[in-house]
Amino acid sequence: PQANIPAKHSAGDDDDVNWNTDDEIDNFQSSPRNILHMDETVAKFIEMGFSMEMIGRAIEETGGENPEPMMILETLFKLSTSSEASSSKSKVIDELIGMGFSEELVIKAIQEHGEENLEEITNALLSYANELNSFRGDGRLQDLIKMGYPRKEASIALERCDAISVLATYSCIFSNFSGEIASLAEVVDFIFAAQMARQLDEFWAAPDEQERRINEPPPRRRRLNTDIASDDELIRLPNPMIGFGKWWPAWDKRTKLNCVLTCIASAQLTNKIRKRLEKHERDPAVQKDVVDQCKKWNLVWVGKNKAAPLEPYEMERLLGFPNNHTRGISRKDRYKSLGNSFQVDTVAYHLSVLKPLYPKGINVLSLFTGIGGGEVALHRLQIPMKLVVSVEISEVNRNIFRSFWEQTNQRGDLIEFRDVEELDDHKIEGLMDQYGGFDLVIGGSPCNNLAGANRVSRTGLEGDQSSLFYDYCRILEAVRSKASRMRRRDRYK
DNA sequence: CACAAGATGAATTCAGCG
DNA sequence: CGCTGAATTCATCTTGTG
Repeated sequence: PQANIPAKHSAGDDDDVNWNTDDEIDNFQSSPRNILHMDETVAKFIEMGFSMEMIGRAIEETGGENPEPMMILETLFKLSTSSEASSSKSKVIDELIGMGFSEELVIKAIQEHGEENLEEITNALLSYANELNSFRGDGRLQDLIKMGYPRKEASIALERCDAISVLATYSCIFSNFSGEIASLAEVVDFIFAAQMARQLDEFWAAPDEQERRINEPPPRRRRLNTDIASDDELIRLPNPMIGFGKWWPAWDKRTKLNCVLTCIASAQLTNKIRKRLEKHERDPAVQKDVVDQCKKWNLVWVGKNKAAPLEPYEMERLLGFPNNHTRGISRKDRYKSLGNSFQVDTVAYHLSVLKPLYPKGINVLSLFTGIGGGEVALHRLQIPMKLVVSVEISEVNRNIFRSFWEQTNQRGDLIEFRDVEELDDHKIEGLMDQYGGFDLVIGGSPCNNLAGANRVSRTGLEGDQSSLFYDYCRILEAVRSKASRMRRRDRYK
């Protein structure tokens, strides 16, 4: 075993995280089962029409490590009737007016679509905006400014939308490849999304900031235009994306990219395509052939007749990693590691439920860590990682993850294992005794023998690598069983 | 040795349709 | 339901090159 076990966190540090054992046990009692339970509760509240922001505040104000749903609901009602918090509906209307739609237009939209259907009202407003103006070409910036957007915000949005706006989900990238100038509706959408992100960001801000926000009048909104390029920015815009030039052939009708794979097309293919297009650009057969190649290899147009594969840094952005997260290893390895990784934003979305539940941080058991997608997501959510036990067989990936850990000045402990098979029940129980248990077990087991592109050994779950799925199950079961024994022990103590 | 390039299909999914 | 056809796929191995 090459486990690298650093010294345990020293007790004397003057940080705001309390490391004493009682606390760890308290945290642990909010076990994964309770998280699931809480998740459902939150979902129910959202169904009832409360905003995430409001629910977060209610959970916080109700207090206690694991408040009863009814108590939270009571706080929610209290909050929603208080004079400070207007109803979510009028809040949205205010927001729409704040976005620059005239009051007249908003009222018109409400009359036409009824008060209830906020989504349709928003859509209607966007189409009004389109009808009222041609909004194409150079006038768009002025139009946006007239609508009330700060100049900088508007020009960033225009720039981003004219490139390609991309929403990435787990390994699949859906993108808007219109290749034309973005319509005003798209740009407004973009700004709206950025504003939503900003609100979410405020909601997920550090606990002390949240407290300040509740007790004091709301601070001035932070502007989008600061620190755009900084690596760890709190306010994250949708990724500035691929598609650098404006050249996009009309016969390439793609509206999305395929799955990010571990191999990419050769530079030779780009040259071949260029040469073919220079000669036979109008030949439908050639066009079809080229589009097929583009689909197969996820090629994007980066210049006239030039279709090229994604660069490693572009994949990093698509997958939600910090810039140059995989720097320092060969191009080939970067593609391989990135092609096998989580989509960070998606993982962060799911893990965000942990944020209000574990203000003091969590202990993570990370299996098949890879380049650390789960940890990057937790870091982005500003959920402190008191402990990460990481299992990753690839040395290249372990190095990448370790540099992330060091570069982000993590204060928790990192314990590395190489192979899941090393991690037997005895080791798991020892770690859980030492650290008070795990709050999160996360990992994606190998897909090699399941992957469609594997022609050689697609042997299913029983395959050499993919069978490690069963080790995941074994470890999860060991953690659960130990956790329930620890709970019993604590109860009778 | 690293690595770029090229060769290597089939299982699975899904929309559309009767 | 089942059928059909099209689209898609967290990849592996050999060979040539430097």
